[in-house]
Amino acid sequence: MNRPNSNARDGILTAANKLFYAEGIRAVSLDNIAEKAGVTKKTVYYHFKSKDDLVEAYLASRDQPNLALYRKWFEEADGGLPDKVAAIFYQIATSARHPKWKGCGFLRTAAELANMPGHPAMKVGAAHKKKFELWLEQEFENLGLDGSAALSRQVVLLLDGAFSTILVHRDPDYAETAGEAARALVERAVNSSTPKRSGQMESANP
Amino acid sequence: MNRPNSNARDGILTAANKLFYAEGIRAVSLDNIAEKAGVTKKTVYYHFKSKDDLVEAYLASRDQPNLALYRKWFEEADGGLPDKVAAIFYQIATSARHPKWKGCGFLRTAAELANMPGHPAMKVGAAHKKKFELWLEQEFENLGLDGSAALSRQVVLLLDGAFSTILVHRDPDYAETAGEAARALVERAVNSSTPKRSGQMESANP
DNA sequence: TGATGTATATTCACTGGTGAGTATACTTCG
DNA sequence: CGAAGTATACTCACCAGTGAATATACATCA
Repeated sequence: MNRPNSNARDGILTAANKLFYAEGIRAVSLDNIAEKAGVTKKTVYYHFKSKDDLVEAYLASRDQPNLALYRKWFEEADGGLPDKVAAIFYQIATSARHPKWKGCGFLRTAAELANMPGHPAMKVGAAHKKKFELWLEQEFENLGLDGSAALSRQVVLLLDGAFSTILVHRDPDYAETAGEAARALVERAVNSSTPKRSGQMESANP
Repeated sequence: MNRPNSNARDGILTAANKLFYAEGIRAVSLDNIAEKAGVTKKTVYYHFKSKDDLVEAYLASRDQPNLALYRKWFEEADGGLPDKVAAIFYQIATSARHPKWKGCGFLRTAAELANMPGHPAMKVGAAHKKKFELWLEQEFENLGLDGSAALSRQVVLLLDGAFSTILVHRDPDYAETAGEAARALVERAVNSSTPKRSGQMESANP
């Protein structure tokens, strides 16, 4: 119970992570978090100036780890670009089969705080999603694809769609369908991009 | 079933609709709803047995109207199948530009109640999304497309992705990107399908 | 060395307010 | 009358945030 050596702030953030993700923002009180962290509420308020502040810190703490995971899945996947993109979706399907999976914390927080567009956590969430989009765009760009930005956005849309749809139906298979859609869109972009080694007689564009 | 078709009940449901959609489920109290409806909380409890019951009624009341809207957008759109599908997305982009737009109520409710998978409102939400998916699948099927089910799911994923992503970035343009992705996927399915014989309304001329 | 000051970190007990839900009584109309 | 519908006024739990006090660590200086 008493852990004099533990860093209280980290403990609070860890507890907040688990509870906010598992139950939702407004469903969790700072009393809940304090209890789970083994501190009093006042200690929570010592380290975070308000609940909103803690919510922001919660999302911020997930930003880099989540992005790193996506990158890892992409980089470690076998095959060409379409396969690597599809791999992200297949990994999400796997994650979603775990009983504690409850969708994307960023998306769920955005949905819950939709009435507070200026909330600091909303900005963190938007920035996170944008980073993912730009990273993917850069990957496409590096391979010389045309329309990298639009393609990246399409993949992002499928990804967020997968998160949402899986949550609604509790059916991770949707991630695989989304992965196949993403694969098709990437393949299409690869095939229609500037010359690679095309055996087709593509006409120059008007 | 009972038919409590009183004025008060409708007023309460209307108020619940506005408030739940605008602010979120847990952010709105029955006191808020009662006040907005111009009745006392006890009257709310006379017509709805609990807050959960009212949340369920809120989503149920949006089921048919929303589906009708999607159908209308689809049916009234010019062009071939890909255009009709894309039209839904363009209409969503337009809706999303209204300042009071706050995403898809079904999705946001699912996100907020993700910790209560058995909640009656969750079932209503899942059923609603499934109806849309099956309607679209049937439209594809009617045109003799192969893989209608998978294609319908892909479009659904893009649609829910658009709702989510627009909400995160407050940028309705994502709906247009999603629409183009959907168009591409539908075109691909049309082109790869076994020759269909049904003369459809798609014009032969670009 | 030891006394004292100061910033960090934490607790207990509390406030003002709101939440879901209820007990009871009043009203209106068939 | 009596049932449907509404109102007043309540309970009890919880919640975000606070006040005052305390404990610990470490520095400064007499």
